[in-house]
Formats: sequence, structure tokens, C-alpha cells
Amino acid sequence: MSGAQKAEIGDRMVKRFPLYLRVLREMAERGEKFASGAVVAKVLSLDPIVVRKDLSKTGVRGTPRVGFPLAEIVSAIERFLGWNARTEAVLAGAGRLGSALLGYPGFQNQGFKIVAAFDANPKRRGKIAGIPVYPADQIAETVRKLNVSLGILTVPAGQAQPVADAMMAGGIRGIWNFTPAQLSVPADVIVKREDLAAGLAVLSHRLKHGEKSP
Amino acid sequence: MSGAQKAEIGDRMVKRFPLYLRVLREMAERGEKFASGAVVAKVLSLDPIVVRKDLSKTGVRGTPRVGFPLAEIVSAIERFLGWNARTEAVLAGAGRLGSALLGYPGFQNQGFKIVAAFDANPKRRGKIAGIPVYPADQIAETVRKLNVSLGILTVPAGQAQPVADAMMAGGIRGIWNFTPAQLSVPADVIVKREDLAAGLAVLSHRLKHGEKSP
DNA sequence: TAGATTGTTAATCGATTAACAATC
DNA sequence: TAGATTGTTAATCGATTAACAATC
Repeated sequence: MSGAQKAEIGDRMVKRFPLYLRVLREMAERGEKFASGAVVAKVLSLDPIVVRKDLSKTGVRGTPRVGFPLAEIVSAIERFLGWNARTEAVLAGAGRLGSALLGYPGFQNQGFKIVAAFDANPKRRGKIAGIPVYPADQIAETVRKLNVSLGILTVPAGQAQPVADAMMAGGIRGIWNFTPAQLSVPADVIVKREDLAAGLAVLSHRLKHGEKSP
Repeated sequence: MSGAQKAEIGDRMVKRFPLYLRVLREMAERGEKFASGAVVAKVLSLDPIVVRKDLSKTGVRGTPRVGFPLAEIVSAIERFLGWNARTEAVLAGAGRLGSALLGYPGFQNQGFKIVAAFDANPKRRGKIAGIPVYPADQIAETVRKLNVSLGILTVPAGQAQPVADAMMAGGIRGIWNFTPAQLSVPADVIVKREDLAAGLAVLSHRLKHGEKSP
């Protein structure tokens, strides 16, 4: 309530930053040097006040009538998200969804790289999209050896907890959970659930009850 | 402010219903007849007040010390989400992510079925997971013929708008957009964006700034 | 009955929106 | 200068949390 830039940063805000980053990087690629929050807001159909306020959280100051210095604001957002340093991850469950993530090219824009995968099924061993797939019983050991802090779960729901346990035994600190399972983890491990059903629920509820998009 | 059950229903609430549904269905399968909000809350690590309040929105009344009648509450939630009737969908872009969705078995629990897919690449024609893949130039025509109201976009970002346009030309009313593209659609078409980058942003921001999971 | 659980009203909290002065 | 845009403070809104009476 007194320090430099207090005011908590909520998930809603954090989720908008990748949008800003994408637009701002595009503008930088086009050779522009400054970006006004107003333009970014228009492109993303957001309220300019929101954009202004969010961008101010990066610490970068804009200049009226001109906007924010592009190079600065881009790298400030990358720092803010932790996307400046490359984060390495492992993935467990090289099924359909797992393979899709292994081959997803967008991750490199997000300072994010999957360095190893695991699967219980011997048929899925070898390499997928250039990433080696190891047996599931090597998770803890490999995670420790590679010193990876982030794990992706794309295993069947029933396997989620034991596989998460193995990852944590290897020293994983964050889990991106694509299964519907409710994980139990110690307080210092961060879990982010990615819930397809939730998105579908919002869509079908709106479709049914005739609401408009936001 | 006066009618039966007013009080707007927000996205946050809607997103919780699939969680309830999963837990409640499991309990029903185990042969139980009643479910207390308290138990559901515990299983999902939610505040019991939230669960109580959400469930009351279905219109089903619980009885103190006993809970909610399972069969009733399950079908009320299904109705609420529009998952009682089967919703048919088409998918455009049968790449890695598209194929993963085509093969995703969980959709049938969600009253949701993909009946056709499209891809510009002739190599991807035929059937994937039993679902026929047609040329991309047949989108509008096929959507109209099958009378489908929901479309899934897993095409490259650059294709998103024209493909969405084709879907809408065929009469699509809701679009589940897995691309980072910002779609422009008429007011009566509902778009739900599924944003992997947003989830990753929340996770990496927490990992970086050492916050705890909620 | 006693105790657990529901349903509902009120209080708190956080995020969005509005308003406006500062500034280039 | 005039006008657009930033930065910030205040007002509004919605969601969560707390409190408690009702009831089985």
C-alpha cells in the first residue's frame, strides 16, 4: 500500500499479456518503433483503459501522443512473464494431445521448450517432433538429470497423480495439467489446470441461452 | 431483480459446472443416490459456499443433512449447459491439434460430437478417428447440408478468418477458436477462444514470481 | 434432540469502467 | 496551439466470502 508498484496482479491481467506480446511483436517486425495502447486495444477489441493500466504494470513509461517504445515494452513483458529465459519442460503421455503439444511450434515464442517426453507404451518410444520419448519409469531420474522445473501432464486421468508424483520426485516445481484429475501436491508446487471442458461449457451455455460474446 | 431466479450467471460459474458434473456422475455410478455440496466441495478443493450457491442455480433443491438428489442434479446440470441434447460440430484443420480433438474420447460425455472435418492438405483426407475429412472448399456447403451449428478452428492463424467466414456462410452459430487470430464475426455468432498461451502465461508468471496455487 | 447441511442475505474483495489532470 | 494519449484516482460492478436462520 506504499511500496513501488504494489497492487496485486491477477490472473486475468496476466492472461492478457500474451495477447499484447503477440501484437507488439508483430508491430516491431513491421519496423515500428512505438506502439500506443489505444491501437493495441483496438486490434484486440479491448478497452483502452485496460491496456494502459496493464502496460503500466511493466514499469515502462509511455509518452502521450506517441505511445510505448516497442523494444522496451516487448522485453519488459517477456521479463514479466518469465519468457525471457528459456524454460525447459518435460511431457508425460505422448498420445494424441501430447504429440500435438510436442509438435506445437508456438512454444518457442514463449521461451518454452519441451526437452523430453515419457510414455508407458513402448510403441510410442523414439522421437516425436524431434523430442525423445522415454519409458515412464524414468521420469524422476530424467527430470533430475535434466534439471527441469516444469512438467506437462497429458496422460489418462487415472495416471495423473502417480505421474505427477514421479515428476515431483525429480524436482518439478510447476505442472501444466491437461487431465481432468484433481492433483494433490505440496504447497510449493504450482499446478495450472487446462480445462477443455470449461471452455466448451461456456460456449455451449452461451449458444443455448443466446448470450452475446463479450 | 424480482423474477424467479435472476442474478446473472457468469463465466466463472459456468466453468465450474463441468467439474461438478464429473464428480456427481462418478458418485452416481458408484450407486449413490444423494450428493452433498459439502462433499463435492471437498473433492474439488472448492469453498462449500460456492458449490451450494452454484447448485442452487440449477433450480434443484437439496435437503439439509442429505444433499441433492443425484439423478436430478446431474440432469439439471446437463440441461443448464446444453449437454442434454447432442450438439454436432465440424472441425477445420486436421493437423496435430485437430487430430487430437478428433480423437478425444471425452467429448461424448459432453453431449458433443464432431461429425466432419476439413483440411486444405489432400494428404489429410479420408478418415481420422472415424471422422471423414473433406477438402476445405466444401466447408460452407457441408455445414449447411449437415445443419451443424458449432465449428472448431484448428487451422493456422492466417487461415482462421476465411475459414470462419466459410463456416458462417454455412450457418455456423458458435466457433471454438484454437488459433491466436482475432476473428471478426457478426454479433449473433458466438466465439470462444481457447488460449494455450494464456494458461502458460499464468503458470510461468507464478513460477517466476513464486506465488502459490489458488 | 443435536448437529450437519442447505438457502439466503449482507459484507468484503478485486476487477472493470469512468473521469480527469498531465503532457507531448 | 489543439488534440490525442498517458497515468492515476474515484466510482461501479460482479464475484467471493462471511454470517446466520431454516430444516431435516
